Amino acid sequence: MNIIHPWPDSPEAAVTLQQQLRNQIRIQPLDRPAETIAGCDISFNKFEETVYAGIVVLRLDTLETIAEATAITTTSFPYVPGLLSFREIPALLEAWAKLTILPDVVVFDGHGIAHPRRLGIASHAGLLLDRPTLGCGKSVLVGRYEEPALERGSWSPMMHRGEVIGAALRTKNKVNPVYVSPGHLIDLQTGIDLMLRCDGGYRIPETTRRAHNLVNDVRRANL
DNA sequence: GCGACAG
DNA sequence: ATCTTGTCGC
Repeated sequence: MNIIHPWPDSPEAAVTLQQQLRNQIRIQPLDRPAETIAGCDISFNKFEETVYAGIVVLRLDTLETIAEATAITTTSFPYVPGLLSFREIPALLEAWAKLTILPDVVVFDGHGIAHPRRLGIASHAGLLLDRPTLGCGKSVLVGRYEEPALERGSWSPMMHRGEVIGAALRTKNKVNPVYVSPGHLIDLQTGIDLMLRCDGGYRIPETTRRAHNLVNDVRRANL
């Protein structure tokens, strides 16, 4: 079921829409094993309207980049904690339309259901793309967790209002964890496994790292 | 009421 | 997020 909806023009309308969309989210195992995974990100200059979006698709077995797509647009929606998707998704959808390969899973730089209304950017995008999506953030929006062990691979659940919403995952020994949460059509354990497989020796998974490098290159090239 | 608050 | 060099620690 592909969800389509008009884009809200105010933070108030956006919150109302999130309340409506949260019921459509499905947290479940993948339909089939993932072979490809995509990372996406956007870049911009502090007080400017131009937004540079990019998506990079990797093969999970070799972490080889097999496809890339970018888009340059403008955004008027402000950054408001909890409403990040309304600012970033439009640009990402334009890049998505240019992709020649359909990735099995899409990873977002932010959260999935680890969100006050369980509709972070990964969950919202999952509904619009009708694809498995995962959130992998560098800091917490909501939820509490016990510090996971210091070894790469260890993790502890992120809790919010009595629910497990994600995991604080150590992707590198003795380095701060990243925060993984399912977006849509995937479950937490699968998400954790996938993020650990996207290891390039850095704290940030290769999906996000490559997408970040890509959009920054495009932005600097356009200066 | 006060503090927190993805990118 | 972005602007930026050196610097502390393993």
